[in-house]
Amino acid sequence: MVGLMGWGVSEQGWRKGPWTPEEDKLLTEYVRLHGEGRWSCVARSAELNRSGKSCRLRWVNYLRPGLKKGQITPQEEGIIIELHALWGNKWSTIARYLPGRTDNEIKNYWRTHFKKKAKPSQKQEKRKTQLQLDQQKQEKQENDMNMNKLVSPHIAEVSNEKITERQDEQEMVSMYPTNTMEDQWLPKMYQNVASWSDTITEDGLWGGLWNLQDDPYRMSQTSDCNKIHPQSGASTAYLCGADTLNLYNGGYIF
DNA sequence: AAATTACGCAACCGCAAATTG
DNA sequence: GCAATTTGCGGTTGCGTAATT
Repeated sequence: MVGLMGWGVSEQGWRKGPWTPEEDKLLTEYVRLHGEGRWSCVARSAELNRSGKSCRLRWVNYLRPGLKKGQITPQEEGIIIELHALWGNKWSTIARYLPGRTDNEIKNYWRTHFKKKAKPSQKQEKRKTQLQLDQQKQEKQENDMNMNKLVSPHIAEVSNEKITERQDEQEMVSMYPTNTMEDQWLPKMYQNVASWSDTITEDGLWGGLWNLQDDPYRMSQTSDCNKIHPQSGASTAYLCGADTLNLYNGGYIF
């Protein structure tokens, strides 16, 4: 995507900037053999000359199996809207409900699509308004067809009308509970699905469904250096098995 | 066709929490 | 119990590309 111009090397001597295919290969191979976690160890051992932080980020956001590469679907958008309304900028928490999507991706999506932008010129505004009207028409149709059956009326309302007029994010965040209540305050859409609440546990979110023990990559971890880090195990849940994918259709359980 | 603007995304930074020795 | 280290998260930035003027 980008050359190395303007990036270079950190003070600690770690390489910075865009990853090369060779580096990706090295990291992928290392994780395949030793599993995730212990990123500082990865950085030292894999001859990558990248900081552990950088390795983790690259793996989580780009190389990890099971990541969805395509556009955010209307269904996923609905989930993002609803969950953001509940939890604010808790991107990693929101990402747990969108299999294959990363917090970074969701964060970027929100920023580019929903966050209040600086006031454009009148000319631009006029043009944008027209575009938005067309888009909203189309989205409304799609939403009516695809979502209203599954999602609470609340979501449809938000996605069609409220987003562009949304107040400052901080304001919105303060309207909703965060942290302590986040796992209990599940979106209405989840409540609409029979027995969803039964699958949600206090610390595991969907309990067995998200059980990392089922993850083939984590299962394959053997090296001492790469023993599972309790922290990452608890907070970074994702799916990559075919079985789990069967349960989803754009982020919804059927 | 060239210049400008807007958008999308990858990657970095700083901080806080968790873990380790 | 404490300091050092590691990890994860949220915010921000830099850059390529598409769209518009």
